[in-house]
Amino acid sequence: MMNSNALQHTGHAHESSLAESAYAQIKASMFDFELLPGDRFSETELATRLKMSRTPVRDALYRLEREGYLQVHLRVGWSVRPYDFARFENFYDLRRILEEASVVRLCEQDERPGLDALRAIWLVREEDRVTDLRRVAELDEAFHSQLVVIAGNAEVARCHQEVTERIRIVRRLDFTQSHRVHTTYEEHGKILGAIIRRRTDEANRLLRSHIETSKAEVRKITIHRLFTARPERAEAGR
Amino acid sequence: MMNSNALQHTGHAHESSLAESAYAQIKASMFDFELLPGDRFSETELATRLKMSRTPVRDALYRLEREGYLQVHLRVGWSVRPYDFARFENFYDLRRILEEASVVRLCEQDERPGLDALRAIWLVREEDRVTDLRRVAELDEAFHSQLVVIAGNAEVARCHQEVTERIRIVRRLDFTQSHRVHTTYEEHGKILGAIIRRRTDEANRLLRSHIETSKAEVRKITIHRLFTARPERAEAGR
DNA sequence: CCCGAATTGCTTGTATGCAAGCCAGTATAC
DNA sequence: GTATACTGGCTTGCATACAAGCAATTCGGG
Repeated sequence: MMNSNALQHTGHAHESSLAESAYAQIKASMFDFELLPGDRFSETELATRLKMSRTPVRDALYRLEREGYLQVHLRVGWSVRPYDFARFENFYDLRRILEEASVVRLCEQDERPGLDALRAIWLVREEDRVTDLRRVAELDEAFHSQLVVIAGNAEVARCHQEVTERIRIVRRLDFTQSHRVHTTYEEHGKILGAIIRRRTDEANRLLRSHIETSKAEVRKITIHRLFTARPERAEAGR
Repeated sequence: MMNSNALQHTGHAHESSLAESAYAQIKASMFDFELLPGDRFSETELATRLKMSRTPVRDALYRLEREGYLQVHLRVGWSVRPYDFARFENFYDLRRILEEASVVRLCEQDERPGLDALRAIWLVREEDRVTDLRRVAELDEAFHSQLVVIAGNAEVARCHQEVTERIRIVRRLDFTQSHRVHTTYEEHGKILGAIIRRRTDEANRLLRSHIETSKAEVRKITIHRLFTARPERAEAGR
């Protein structure tokens, strides 16, 4: 008898559950701007669309609510939480705090095997750089995540990961312009170099500036993008 | 027909829900050492004990699982996650990172009205100090939380709050010895003074030392306390 | 006596039924 | 024409029924 779900168990029970699938699909809908801030919907409606019962849908919805994406109103319905730019700025600051602390720890450590992988990606000849926008966006996220991970505090890494997920929706917009690719390579390279030479303050100065740039860039683009995305709502949404 | 639940609605839907109640009760069971690390139980079992159906119990369990308190094994059952001291140390470090960043921000700010309330508690004459152990433990937690809150980044505060909740179970053990009360007053007073005088580095040095002390203290006590608590398991556990 | 395989009980994951309450739309009174 | 009271549909929160699978136990063979 074939298992219709090809996902593998990795120790955690949820990996192949319907609830997990619902969570991923709803989140993807938001990231694809099919679900826009302010959109309202019901559990039954979503369950029908996702071809499952209300139970796993509810699990996913509550999870997304606790993560700050959605709102539930008792006996009224669900809605996508409005974008709050002050909140995104807070997330960017939190991310910076965690990454700066990780840089400090990295500069203090003796053995830093994790740095090699990053060096192999970001400190390469200019002709060996990745140019695909989407791929660079992924690498950018991975760079910052890895910095925290190899610093060695799993709880800091988990917290950072949550923040990363949370701002991913606006962060991707930072890589719609190709000049950002070059900038990213330059800045990541410098940060990495400073860490390797254990220049804590220099690395953190560069990191802070790098994140501030992203923050400012995203703020500009997001406002524009949201206003252009809103009209699509009628045809894409529901 | 009387509603057995006298809680009031405060806008959020969950405040008086059975799921919320289940969450609080299960968490309290762990904090009261009725549920010890390694203990196994089933959803039905808990639902019976809490006098509700499996649905709200499941909501609470999943929430606790995502917060790191519990583990679920597919079609096997639930268990309390074992205490992992490395993890607690990671939490303490994360807490320190967030609080240090908050101190930096506080020292940079012009207007800091939030400091007055803290000053009124911690910078008082020695004869006006609170002596009740339990109350001081609460004040201690509030001191650190408030430091982060008044720094102004709500997301940092939320993250800090989660960490605080997470280590509360071992942190309370820090206040079983009365000499810790005096130390706490002294150290909080000094930290607060340095913040008021905008001595960023000094404040952070003191803060770091303060948290490291707690960490070391708790580590010692926790190990001892856990070994003495375990025998109670037979009578308290079921 | 020991070892292996089938089975049965118990577990979680999912589906569905039911109740309380909000809200829009309608009808009615003025 | 306007304002108000009501009603019915739709919503979530909770309870319960069902399905799939793991694990311990028991039974049978050697």
